[in-house]
Amino acid sequence: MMGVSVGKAVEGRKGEHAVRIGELSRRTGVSVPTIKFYVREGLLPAGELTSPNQASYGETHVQRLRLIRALLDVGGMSVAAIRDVIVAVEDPERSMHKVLGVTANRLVPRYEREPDTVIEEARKSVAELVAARGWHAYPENPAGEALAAALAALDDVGHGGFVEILDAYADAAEKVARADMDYVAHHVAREALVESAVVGTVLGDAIFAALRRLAHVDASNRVFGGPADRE
Amino acid sequence: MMGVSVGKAVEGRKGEHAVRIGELSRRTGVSVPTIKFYVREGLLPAGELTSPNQASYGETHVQRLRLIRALLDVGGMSVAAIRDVIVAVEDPERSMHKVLGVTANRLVPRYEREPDTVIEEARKSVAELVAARGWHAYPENPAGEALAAALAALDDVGHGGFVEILDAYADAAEKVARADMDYVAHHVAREALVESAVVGTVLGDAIFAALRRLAHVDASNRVFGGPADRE
DNA sequence: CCATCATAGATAGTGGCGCTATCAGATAGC
DNA sequence: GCTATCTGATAGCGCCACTATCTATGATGG
Repeated sequence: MMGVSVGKAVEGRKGEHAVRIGELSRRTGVSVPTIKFYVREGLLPAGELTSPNQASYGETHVQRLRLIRALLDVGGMSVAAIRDVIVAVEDPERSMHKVLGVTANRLVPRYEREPDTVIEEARKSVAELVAARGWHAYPENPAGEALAAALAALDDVGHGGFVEILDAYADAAEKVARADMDYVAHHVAREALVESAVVGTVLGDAIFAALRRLAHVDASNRVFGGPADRE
Repeated sequence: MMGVSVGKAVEGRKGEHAVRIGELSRRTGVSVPTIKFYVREGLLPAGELTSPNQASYGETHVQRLRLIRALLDVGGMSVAAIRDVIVAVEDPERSMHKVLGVTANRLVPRYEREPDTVIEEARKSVAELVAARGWHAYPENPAGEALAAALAALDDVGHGGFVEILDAYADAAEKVARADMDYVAHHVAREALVESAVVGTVLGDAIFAALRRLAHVDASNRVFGGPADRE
């Protein structure tokens, strides 16, 4: 028998299923070496050592691994970006908008482009849009820069006229943002707020993109009359 | 002197500024080795040979390079995905929805997840949504699968309740899709239709994501009252 | 008590991707 | 003729997300 192991004691507290790394791997579908890799990279806290070569992992590890995989696979974030965001989320000094600032900074790809008239025009469009909407946001924040870069890229490719429908996009974005706030207000506990914001920001992009594709298929069918595409 | 070179003759036709690779590089900001790399990879047609070791590049090459950079940098597509899409676009048998099918297939990351109840539930939600909206789209197309995967990921992370606001997202997506069709109808020539659809699909995602972040900053300020984040 | 298995922690290696460097031989343009 | 540039080919690089291997230790079951 050998009596109750130290691991058991750990398992006891607050109903956590404390397990060893192999079981953690089985539960999450993440390989053992990969889990160790995440620990090394600072994405996942180390297991609680119960002896020099045994550690036990709890429910928080399972959740964290799911979070990591969601941000990696669905959100398309890099390991480095996820680390930065997680560090920010865990910072006790975290304020909502500080963490979201980090998230935005790490989520938005940084495009470098030597300043030219195209990007200047795009920035102006963004500033005008933000002003017209009365958005309390500085247009020169990373999202605004990303928007300007995307508009500039569209212009480069010969679709400068796109700005004309930007308002429709902004309407939709406002609507979604309101729904997001609504969801957060009703479903999210204060402590989980920041993490939810991160998850929602990242996965929300993926969800909207997918919905937009579905709506395109429908709209395209209506306009062009072809059968929906099965592949 | 030596008279008009062959290159000049090529330059003459239809007002194209036929140039050599160095100039093409200068105009697009893409390095010469990278241009050669794109040619090797099938993203860019080779220049027109004017002698065994001289080729001239025209306006189409400039445009194509801008397209490639836009899809790569802003759209976040891989070189392989861009190649597949370009091949599809150039296929004379291209039909609108076939090319968009390829685009969707290459744009949407493929998540593998062993079938479980979570993903099954998510698929059901997607099917219900599509049905409720009367969308003429098969829910099991890649976009629908991507949506289900994202919803399942949300569920994994403890946000299964998100489905409740999915309708708001769908409303917004419909709105955007309508605006897209409108833009295409008014601004895009028939020959450019397919390429525009690709560009719009990819860059539209980036634009909407950026707008959503801006709207979040605003909504978050209104709800949480903090100052906008400057970083 | 012993055989077997799992583990921690460390270091090195792998495969894919988007380029980048280098070279030989040929041509452009003065 | 002279130098800068070009084509086409091959090899290499740097980053990234893992993955493999190893040692020393402890867990576990009979």
